Amino acid sequence: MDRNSISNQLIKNNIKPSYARIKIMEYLIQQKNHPNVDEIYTELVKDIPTLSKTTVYNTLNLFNEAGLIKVITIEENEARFDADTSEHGHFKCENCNKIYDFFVKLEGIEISGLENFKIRQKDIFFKGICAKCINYINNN
Amino acid sequence: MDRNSISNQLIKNNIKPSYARIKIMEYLIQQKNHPNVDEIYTELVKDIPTLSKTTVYNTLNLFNEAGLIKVITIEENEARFDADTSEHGHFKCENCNKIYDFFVKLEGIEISGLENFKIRQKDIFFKGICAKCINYINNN
DNA sequence: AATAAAAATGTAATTATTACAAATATGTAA
DNA sequence: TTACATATTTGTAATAATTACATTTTTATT
Ligand SMILES: [Mn+2]
Ligand SMILES: [Mn+2]
Ligand SMILES: [Zn+2]
Ligand SMILES: [Zn+2]
Repeated sequence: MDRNSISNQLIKNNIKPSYARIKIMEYLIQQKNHPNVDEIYTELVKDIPTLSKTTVYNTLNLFNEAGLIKVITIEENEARFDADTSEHGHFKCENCNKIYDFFVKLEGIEISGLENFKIRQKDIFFKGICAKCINYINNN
Repeated sequence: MDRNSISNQLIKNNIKPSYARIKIMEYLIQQKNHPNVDEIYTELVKDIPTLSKTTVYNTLNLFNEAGLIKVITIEENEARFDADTSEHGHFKCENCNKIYDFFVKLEGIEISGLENFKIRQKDIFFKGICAKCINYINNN
């Protein structure tokens, strides 16, 4: 997705496509690594020396309320962000702390207890040890 | 579950059953409302005037590491705690902020992308509006 | 160019959590 | 019981993520 289509996507959601907003969205789309606020700020401030962390927070909240991104609360201390709003789960490796995407089909999942509830958002968070770390641990 | 069986459960997990620990576990078992640290502290300090919040944090971390409780990170700002470690999902009403349990059968769920991963914990967090709030909103 | 509105900035405040050292309680051996 | 070692609890300070808010800068419109 290029600058122009990001811009159009923002306009479609009644968000004015300022430079900072486009850059933040662009970063989220390019980086699939579910960055936290500090990572987004530290990376983008290289390009935008005047960027402030508050702007990052404001922008992410704006995007979230518009449904353009998802907030991942898999960790207790900090929020992570994802421009991929399609249905998928997140796995956090407790060894290397990396967050992986995985495919999950929620359609047809058996649940009960939420009759007459309006479900707006579904989050699937798994934790454990990733294959890379298992491999590394086994060979050391 | 009475004091004695709580005590035994702690001993079984190599946790010395101190008064504070038993009371905190007892509170978590009785209250099914997924309290945060402040709620636990505020309620228990009535019975234990010398209780400190640090003890609540220490104890909850101890319980969590032993697998006796689950930490619910459905909210961005604060952790909530659940003594029910059986498989179930959590729903947060964005109107009344209450957290509901719901039944979910994860067995047979279709996932891919975690081949050779060791999954230790599975969390299902849904968000939306609960039936009570929908009803209230409709009648007002 | 003048003006108004929106966006970004910088700083301070808030709040959840952790670190850590001191105090207290507990259990055991003499 | 007393002395001692160990575990637990406490209180305070530090850390760190997030938000509040007033000020400055940018943008769009007349
Ligand atoms: Mn993702
Ligand atoms: Mn629960
Ligand atoms: Zn790993
Ligand atoms: Zn509700």
